[in-house]
Amino acid sequence: MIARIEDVAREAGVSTATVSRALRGLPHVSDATRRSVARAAAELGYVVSRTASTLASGRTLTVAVISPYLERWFFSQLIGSVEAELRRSGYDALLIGLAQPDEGGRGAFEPETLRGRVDAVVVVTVPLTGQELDGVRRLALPTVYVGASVAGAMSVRIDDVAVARVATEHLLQLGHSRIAYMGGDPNQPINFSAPADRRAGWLAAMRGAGLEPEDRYDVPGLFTANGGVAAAERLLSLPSPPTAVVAASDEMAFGVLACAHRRGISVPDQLSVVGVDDHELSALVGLTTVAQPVSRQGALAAELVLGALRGRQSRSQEHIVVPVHLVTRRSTGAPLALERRATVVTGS
Amino acid sequence: MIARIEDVAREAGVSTATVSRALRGLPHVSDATRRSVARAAAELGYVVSRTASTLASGRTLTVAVISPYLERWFFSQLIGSVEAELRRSGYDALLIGLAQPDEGGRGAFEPETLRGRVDAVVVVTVPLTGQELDGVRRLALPTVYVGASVAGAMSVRIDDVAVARVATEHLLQLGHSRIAYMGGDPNQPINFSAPADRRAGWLAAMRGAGLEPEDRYDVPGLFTANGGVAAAERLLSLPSPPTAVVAASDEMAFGVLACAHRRGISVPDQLSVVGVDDHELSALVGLTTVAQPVSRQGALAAELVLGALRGRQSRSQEHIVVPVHLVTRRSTGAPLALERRATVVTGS
DNA sequence: GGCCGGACTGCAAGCGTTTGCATCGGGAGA
DNA sequence: TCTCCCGATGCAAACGCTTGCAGTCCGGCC
Repeated sequence: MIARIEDVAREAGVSTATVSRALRGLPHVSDATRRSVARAAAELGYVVSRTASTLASGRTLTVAVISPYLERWFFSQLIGSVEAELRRSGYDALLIGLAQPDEGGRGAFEPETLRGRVDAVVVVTVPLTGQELDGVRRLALPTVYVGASVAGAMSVRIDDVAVARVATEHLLQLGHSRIAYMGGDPNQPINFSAPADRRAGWLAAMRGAGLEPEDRYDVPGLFTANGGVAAAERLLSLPSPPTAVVAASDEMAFGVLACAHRRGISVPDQLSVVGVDDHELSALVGLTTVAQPVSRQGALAAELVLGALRGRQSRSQEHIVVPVHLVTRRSTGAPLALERRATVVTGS
Repeated sequence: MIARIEDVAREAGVSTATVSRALRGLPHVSDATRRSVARAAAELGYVVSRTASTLASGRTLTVAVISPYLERWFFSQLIGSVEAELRRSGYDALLIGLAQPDEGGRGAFEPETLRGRVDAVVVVTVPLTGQELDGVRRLALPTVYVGASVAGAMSVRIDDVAVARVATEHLLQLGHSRIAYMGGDPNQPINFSAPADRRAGWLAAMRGAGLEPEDRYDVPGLFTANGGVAAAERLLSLPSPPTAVVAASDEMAFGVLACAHRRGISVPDQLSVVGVDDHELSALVGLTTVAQPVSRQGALAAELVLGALRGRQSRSQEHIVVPVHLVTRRSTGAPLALERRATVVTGS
């Protein structure tokens, strides 16, 4: 029914070997032959069987993209740009979602199942277990981690410590001292370092200013808007609530803003909020945030694996750290008390 | 280096045929044999080569998921749930992104390239050309369209006409008459019917109330927040601006809210806004919206293809329409003028 | 006790390409 | 004119499984 390479060979009056070479643009095929093969193939509507081609050559033209939470903003943006970049070079993306929303944890990921099915792997900030990391490494494929750097593999990420430090220092400069941090689930696997790093950045900035934040100023927001609301409720119910909060993602920050609004707490007068990401909606709601180039990171990740694929040798020492920058909007300002004092001083 | 089925066969002292049957749980294998094969396989760390298996059997255990805009909320939610559902049944998702952000249009999608690589296809509200639709049909694989119904294939969607009608009628009941509609790009390919259907629903509701909206009340918001801002600017700059707007997606509605806020127009007193989707953030910002079960549709789509895959016969007549419902929040209310009058009436 | 039917198991032919190696011509250099 | 060499082709062996068909072995039944 559907044309095979043999049909094309017969039609063009050559061998299958020649058809294969002609269609792939390999050398050692005369122009005349190449043309007649091309015509025969077009006539028969021949499309090479990727499966057979893969089996024979070992090449798959496919890259595995492993990610949790395809639904969250950061991840969907990233995957979108990775996929687009791969497609541009003729590669397909095999999507591997690792979240298991209904269960507490997630099913074990078996890297072995990828063997022979993909030419390279992109891992997007997944909290992989050590065993899983080993499995990925054992595949011996070009691998790039996004959002974390892993020894022996390429990576592209931001400086998560700096991200939170920048956000915190912005608040410190505005005169805040009661600054809370909202991060991820405290009992995440250790290999997922972004939340921990950001927390460290916050802590470092606070201590750098001679401040030791109380434990209750460190709350988990689960990296979701609703988680942000819940965590904000806790913060704002404290006997001495913070005057500012650093949220490790804009989505959590949205939750904080909503919670403040609901409670009639004015932003930024009574509460300053800064997020991380520069979500599409952040500009709209006036959220101050530490912007990171999400799509760019995805494109870079794709370029890294594609480069390794072309070069045939994975330069595993490529560790790209892309810059971030503070975007000041109307969700941050001097704390009310300080502002009053400042006015007095200026007036004198 | 890596174990093949032959190695397992030798280790277990049986033929490759028996190993194949034993490992896949097929009948006609004694328990003892099955056990010894399992042990041999485990010992050697054997993992079946999907490629070889596919070539020999014709089964791929992979489903193509075709979608534009992986980055947008609706699509990422949907893809996430489709992928999760497929994975649960042991199928992988091959992601095919169709957007070509930098170009005006997008590259032609060549369905033929999927032949032999996937067992089924899920198409997510893609504006496919007639040619592409034919190509997909010619694959003769179980196919389900999400967000549109196509003859000869399964589908799951909402009633887009009703969606907009519900939203519009809600506003009419509140007393609005100057109701605008914000939809998609007017020069989209015709096969992408959701925007057109929603527009039709709005128009039908208006006419049902004896109103004929002026042309300038029908604006394109591109289904993005920023597009919503721009479109809202236009609406609110009109000599007689609308008192309410139906946005065909929550993301556009967010843009409208932001624009109103920026202009100091109070919501809902001076402007009512209703969206479609029930985006994660809609509850937070108090957006009235017509909620659709996005993840549910994804899961249903996956179930449909999986069912067809199991039943071996694609019941192409499955057309599921999932219900939607209005969620009233604080972005809609009676128009100010009417409210005044109402107060007077009550007072008299 | 021979025959039959079932339950297991093995044989070997695919599945559709790719690719190392052999082959075949023909032009160039001697 | 005879080698030599090189480009263009063909041959056929992988690649690693699945599966129809055939064979083997037993127990049970007549």
